[in-house]
Amino acid sequence: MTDARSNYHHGDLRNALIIAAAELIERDGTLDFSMAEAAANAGVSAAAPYRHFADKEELLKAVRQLAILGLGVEAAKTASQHPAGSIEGILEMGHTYLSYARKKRAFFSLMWDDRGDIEETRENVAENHGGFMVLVNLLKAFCEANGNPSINSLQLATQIWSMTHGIATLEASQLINLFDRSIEPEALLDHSVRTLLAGTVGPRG
Amino acid sequence: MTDARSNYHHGDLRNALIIAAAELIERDGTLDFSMAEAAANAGVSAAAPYRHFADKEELLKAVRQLAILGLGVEAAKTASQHPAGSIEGILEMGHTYLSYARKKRAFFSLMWDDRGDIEETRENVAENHGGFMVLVNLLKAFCEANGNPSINSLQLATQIWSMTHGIATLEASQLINLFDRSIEPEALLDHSVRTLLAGTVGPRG
DNA sequence: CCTTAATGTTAATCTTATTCACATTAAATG
DNA sequence: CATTTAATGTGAATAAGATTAACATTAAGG
Repeated sequence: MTDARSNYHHGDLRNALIIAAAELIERDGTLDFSMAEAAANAGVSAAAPYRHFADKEELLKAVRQLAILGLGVEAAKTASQHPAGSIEGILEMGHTYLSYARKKRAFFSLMWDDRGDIEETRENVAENHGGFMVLVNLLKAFCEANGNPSINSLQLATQIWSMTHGIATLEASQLINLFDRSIEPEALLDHSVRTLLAGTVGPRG
Repeated sequence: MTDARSNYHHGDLRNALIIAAAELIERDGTLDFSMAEAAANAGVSAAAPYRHFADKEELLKAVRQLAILGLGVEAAKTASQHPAGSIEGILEMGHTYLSYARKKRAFFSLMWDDRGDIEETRENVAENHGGFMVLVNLLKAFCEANGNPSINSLQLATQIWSMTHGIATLEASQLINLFDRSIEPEALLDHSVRTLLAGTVGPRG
């Protein structure tokens, strides 16, 4: 761990801080970690972070990036485990999303937190939200496999994402089964997605 | 405004603080108001709030309650403007939701913010989330009107709520039309809801 | 009246973010 | 290689804001 460099200059403080922040967020399940503690965990003084991030929000933004990427990776992994054109792959994407929201509670909420301005360029968008594109491709394949290749898969993906995201966030707020304790997120989502696909792409669902 | 009471005792500080906090939240579009400013706006010292709320989170909880009630009221108003059993009423409920999310940005996010523990009792739930029950009733009427009264309208309502909530929150995060700029939240929601109803309740949609 | 609980007040405390002036080092340059 | 310079750290303020403590005022009831 202690590399050849002197101790005064960290060498990769920016990333060390991102990781430290991520760990604190995971540990406490909150975004209220202190800059000082993150700095300490990265082995530097409390003022050091400001050489790399204008303020706490910027550090959070970097962690957010990480979280979004992380979800994208899981999504890609899930997609790769199912045959193209199958509905199972699509449904599993949703399960992966719900699972991520549960396992990385604080990360998940950070992702959608007041993203302030945010000027995402075209390229930026694609590489950041790779998970979305993975879904789009699954849907394209599904539509083609069902003889309906002309469907707007971006719109379809957005609809499915909304359903999934809605369930994930309502579950996080402990509201998904507020009135009906028997409701199970995954089953509910599957049902919604199947119905949407059946009604949009064709009777096969 | 200056009532008969002496000036030392406010008379209704608790509510005054809730309102002051709500105003600051609306004004700044953020939950980061200071207790001191809320207190000042209510005409008392910075320490006074602690006679009524254990901490800032408790004050926020009270404002959250207000916001949820507010949405419920709008939902009820919308529902009352449409004939029972019509799909229009159901669709309009969604529009009301999206509109509220836009007009009361900070309130809306506060509503789902880390609600911590939250121990909602049966009664509590019903009176708090009245908007949900309004939707359930609209759906019941719709199912009956379409000759399908045995459908689980709690589940159906949860599905529609999820779709709506998902779109509202993704829009708030500026993600709803990240890839396809032409997507319009209301239209997207209408389409999802219509498809779900058609596929669940019957061909009429 | 007199007591007491409730509700306010002012003056600390404490925690954190953030900035400032100075120190140290890596890198580039002659 | 010696020197200059920009980058990156440090410790010591500064400031904002939440929360608490000790004391003041008042409403209400016996």
